[in-house]
Amino acid sequence: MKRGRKKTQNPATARRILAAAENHFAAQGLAGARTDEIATAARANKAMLYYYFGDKEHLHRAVLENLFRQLRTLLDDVSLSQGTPRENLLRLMDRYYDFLAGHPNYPRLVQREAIESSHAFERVFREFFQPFQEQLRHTIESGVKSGDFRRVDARHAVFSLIGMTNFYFIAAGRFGHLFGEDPLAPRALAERKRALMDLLMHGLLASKARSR
Amino acid sequence: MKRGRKKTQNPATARRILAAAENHFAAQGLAGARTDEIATAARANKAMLYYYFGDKEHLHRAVLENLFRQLRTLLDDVSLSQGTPRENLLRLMDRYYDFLAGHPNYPRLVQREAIESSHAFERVFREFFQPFQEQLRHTIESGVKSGDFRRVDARHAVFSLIGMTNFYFIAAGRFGHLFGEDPLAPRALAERKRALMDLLMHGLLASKARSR
DNA sequence: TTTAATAAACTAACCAGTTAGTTGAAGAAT
DNA sequence: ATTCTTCAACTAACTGGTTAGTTTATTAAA
Repeated sequence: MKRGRKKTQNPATARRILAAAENHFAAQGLAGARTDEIATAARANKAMLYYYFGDKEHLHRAVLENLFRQLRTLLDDVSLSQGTPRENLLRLMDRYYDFLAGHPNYPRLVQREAIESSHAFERVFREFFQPFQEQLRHTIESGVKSGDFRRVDARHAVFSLIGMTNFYFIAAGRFGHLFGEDPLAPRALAERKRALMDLLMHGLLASKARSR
Repeated sequence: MKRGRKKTQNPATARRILAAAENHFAAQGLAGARTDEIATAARANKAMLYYYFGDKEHLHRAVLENLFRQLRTLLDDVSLSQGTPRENLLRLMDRYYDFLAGHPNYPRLVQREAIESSHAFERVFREFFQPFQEQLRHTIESGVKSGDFRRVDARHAVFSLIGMTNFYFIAAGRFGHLFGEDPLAPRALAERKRALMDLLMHGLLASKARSR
């Protein structure tokens, strides 16, 4: 039995609770998830949930912030100061897609918040989501300026590409059978990424650049 | 025999409840919505909700079926037996987009169900969503065969285009400010449609057809 | 002693669903 | 025509199960 003081700032129990909460909030939402079930799934006592996270809402926020922080770390070291817009956009999208593939709960949680548009997460969104959205927009804008991309409205393009990327992971549970295999299996994920990038790049690239 | 008052076939109260429920379920989800609030918003007694719809879950189902039925009616009379794949796809997407613009609750409700992937709505999805998805797939497949479209995987293309179309309406509440005006105002809606079709068609059309 | 944890019982609020009763209009009987 | 009957539509108040959050008692390690 591993009990007693660990002197850790992030004890195993808290991490187990966070992981279980992520699954339950992604599947059922803040209102639909049951604290008892989260505790059971985390093999922890329900009281521990309140000990570490205060209340249900704070636990939910912690789940989102934890995922946002990971995504931010991945995207922050994508340098956009060199490389062509095309390369930079591909690099950003590649990182983002791989993050979604590794954290399929993320788009479910974020899309839920977007649908709800509750005020509770405005700060979190501003802090984490907007930077990404702006990275994408600036990359596309510079591509339009350089002539690599067609004259598209970068804001709309950003919404389109995030929407099409997220949707596969959101719908995976329900429409997986249409693809004849587990849509989160490596083969299927690679195929999806290829199809996504293909559509996106043909949609964006200017004619002269397209044939490369 | 038949005495007393005749049963009204679509009482105003039931319609008010359905409309209020649509808003509340879209905003808060099945678990998050409160029957008391729905009743109040519908200016009806809570018992009427149970009188007309049985229970919360049946009300929720009625909301979804009501929207699905409307969408189906719109899409069923889109003839795909004539016209080019390009024209047919544009026609389908045009109808779908206009439906979303007129019923912004629809993508919120459907995306919620997709995220949850609960078994409760499998039948409804099979009956209503799959036909649409197949209309799109067949149109794209015939476009690939005829050489109008590039050699894309039609299944993936369908997911991409539904995802990018829905996302704008889902995110409208939260990210509207990025577009500088109400994202559901006519001008903004028209601009979004244009941007969407532009990206989609450039992503799909074969080079020779693109310049038209 | 303090910290991390478990287990189980508790409570207060919340909220889906019920109930018992009312209203009013459309027939039917007188 | 007037009175009686029936029933859909409606209401206010209630009930009871559920669930977020707490407490108490206990164990074990640092």
